[in-house]
Amino acid sequence: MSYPSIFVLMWRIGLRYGGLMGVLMLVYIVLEWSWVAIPDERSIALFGVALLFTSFGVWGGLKLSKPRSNPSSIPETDKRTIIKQLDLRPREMEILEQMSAGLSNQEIADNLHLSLNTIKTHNQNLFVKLDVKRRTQAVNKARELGLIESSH
Amino acid sequence: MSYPSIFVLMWRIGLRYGGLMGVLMLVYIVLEWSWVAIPDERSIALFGVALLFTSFGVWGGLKLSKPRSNPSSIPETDKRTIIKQLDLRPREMEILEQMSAGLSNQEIADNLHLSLNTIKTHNQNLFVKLDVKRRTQAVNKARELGLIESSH
DNA sequence: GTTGATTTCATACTTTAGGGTGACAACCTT
DNA sequence: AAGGTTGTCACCCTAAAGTATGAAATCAAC
Repeated sequence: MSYPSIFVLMWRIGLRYGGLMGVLMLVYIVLEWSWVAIPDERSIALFGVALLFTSFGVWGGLKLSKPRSNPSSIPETDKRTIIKQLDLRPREMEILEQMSAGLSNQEIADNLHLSLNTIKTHNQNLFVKLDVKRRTQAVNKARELGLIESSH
Repeated sequence: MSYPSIFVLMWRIGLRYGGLMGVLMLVYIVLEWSWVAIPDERSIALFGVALLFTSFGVWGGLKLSKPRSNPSSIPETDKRTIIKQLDLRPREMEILEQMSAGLSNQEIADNLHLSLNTIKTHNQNLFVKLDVKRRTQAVNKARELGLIESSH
């Protein structure tokens, strides 16, 4: 009765947790095999299994949660979504990147072959769209939103 | 006697070959099921216990790993080493933190109950010690050196 | 109680950043 | 051709940031 549900479970979870499931099965089989040899002490075996699989689960949980905290990689899909949500233009993104790199307006203007006034105009629009007051806050916001790579 | 070897096996194999292992185990289970027709209640109970405590262990493991994944915790020893290397004073660190938060000089002065000129003086020393020209660059440098927490 | 390091503040000045407005042009769409 | 979008730039002005220099006040330590 419980076997088909395992099929469904595995199909739902996918191959990602297949390792967990596989090792689980392996341990189960070995346990069953060695357990049959000692048929009388049932409660002890159950307790042992519970303890074993709890610790195994903790290990697996820690293992699974580890790669989740990678710091620098920004999903492109999320980035594009936010850019569209905030209505950020390509030019504004260019300027935002250079601003985040610590460049002055004049330096940005020189790099992009634009006027200083043009940079200022884009900055104003950027500050409004990012809902900030200063360029330092704009850089922080851009980092939080994953619009630019965090150097560190 | 076979318990410790399984742990070593698990550790060695890792999750990489887990998918293969899972499929193999599935095949084994199916074979066993179709051969023996109905497994005894003992194995079902055992498997249930194993599954239950594994999931419990995973839950507990994730719960335990949660406070460990605070956003990019900076080792205190490294931080202090860099501070000493750059000869950064406590006051300068305070100002650097607030500067990194996107505050203006006036706001920093108000927060620390200091004069605006005092903040400017500290800024000058900070820029020299960090070898930067602007506050945006100072913030970037501080992030790279791990002197401040990365918001994102 | 003098020394040295740190912190604080001032004055004067230059540079950069930011706010507000208007305008022109290229481009795409209808 | 008319209208909307995007990008560019200018002018004027205020605010903030940054540079340079000097000088007290505080505090720890010798």
